Amino acid sequence: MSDRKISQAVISRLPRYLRYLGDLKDEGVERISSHDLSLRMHVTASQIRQDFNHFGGFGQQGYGYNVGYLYDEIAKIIGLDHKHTLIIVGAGNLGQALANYMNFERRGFIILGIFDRNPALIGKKVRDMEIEDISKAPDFVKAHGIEIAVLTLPKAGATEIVGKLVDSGIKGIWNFAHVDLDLPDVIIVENVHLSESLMKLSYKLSRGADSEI
Amino acid sequence: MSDRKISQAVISRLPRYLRYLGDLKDEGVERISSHDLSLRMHVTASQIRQDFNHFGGFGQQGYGYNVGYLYDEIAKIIGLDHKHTLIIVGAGNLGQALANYMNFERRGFIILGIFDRNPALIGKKVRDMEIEDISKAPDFVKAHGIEIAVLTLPKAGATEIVGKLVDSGIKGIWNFAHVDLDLPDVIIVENVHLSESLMKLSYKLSRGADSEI
DNA sequence: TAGATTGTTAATCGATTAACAATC
DNA sequence: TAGATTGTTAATCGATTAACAATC
Repeated sequence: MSDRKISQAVISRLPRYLRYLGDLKDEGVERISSHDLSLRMHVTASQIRQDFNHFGGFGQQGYGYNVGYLYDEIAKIIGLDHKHTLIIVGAGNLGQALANYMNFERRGFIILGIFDRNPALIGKKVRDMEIEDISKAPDFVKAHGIEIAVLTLPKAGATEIVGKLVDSGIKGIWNFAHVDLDLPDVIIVENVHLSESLMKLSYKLSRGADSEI
Repeated sequence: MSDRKISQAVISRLPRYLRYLGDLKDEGVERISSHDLSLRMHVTASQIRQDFNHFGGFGQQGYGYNVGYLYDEIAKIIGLDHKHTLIIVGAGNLGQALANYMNFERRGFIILGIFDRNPALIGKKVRDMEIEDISKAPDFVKAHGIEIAVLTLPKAGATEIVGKLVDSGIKGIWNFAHVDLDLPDVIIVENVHLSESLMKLSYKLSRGADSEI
């Protein structure tokens, strides 16, 4: 156990642990050692034990880890033990696709609104919501205490709306726009730069294969 | 300059360099020093020079880097100097959204086909293509020498189709499915695990703010 | 030329791996 | 109990940062 700051590397591995533990649960596996998990996940047993111990001792000497218990603990650490409210800002292809993707809901990520600046889109139904004018997003955030804004719009204008959302009390931004948002430290930004991911693939294809996760 | 293996960390930064250099070009900036670039990008000048020097000396003492030249060189390194052919495997919300997203084309990523296993979708037009039966994908890859498969389907069955695509000569996989593909080293896999990205955001929201890129 | 800035080596920092005593 | 496996400290490895001679 330790109260030190958790590194990005550790945080990035948590969802992957959760996924493997979920698979183990589905298979009916009740307990697993760091060694056996390391074989499945292709990481070292040492790293697994170090990672878990950042958050406390979840295992038992001579036994290993209880799959169900560990799954629940990691889910809690990630924050999946409570609901999160979202709005989607930008109702283009990607925004609509995310709105229609049901699996986030299953994890407690509840989409409460979808907004766009294009008048042609406003009023259109996406799943059970009508696309609203983007100018209404800040008030919506304030009124409903929305936690997360999903940013799926072109980079032009992204900064402007984000500023207003921050003023309205948004806590986190899931950013699909091709900009680096420069925001106060208390606002959490998680970037998904799809084009950059595709370029990484292109690089590796052009040069020989390297490692990857 | 160095012929050592390039680390993942360096590769991940290349597209971001390209983006900033593109912005500089648009602003009409002709030359830039590692110091000035470091101020814009919020990285150290040392890291910038180290990164560039993995691929050769692009700068000049006392002058800095020529923006246009450096942009072109990095684009070449990433492999944007030639076209890449893609198919989309899985024509759900996300697959269709990616098919409709025009910007990949601008970068030389040409989508030539879109496939799904759902009979209800087959024949439907997405952009200028008709969704075809997924069973035709392997032959399509072989016939057209497709380089990249974009995997946008549920994890169940993903492994099976991927095996066939690999046998048909696919070179790289842009993987949006929630599985870790276990493939020969010569096949390049770039993962985009959206739900894991959202969980990272959730984690950071639950705990205090940390750093992020 | 003098000043600026690179390319590159050396120092530091942090993350991963190894090792092992503690203990179930 | 003996064997297994954790939690944790120490060693190693790799990536980042600092420093500076080379040179435009």
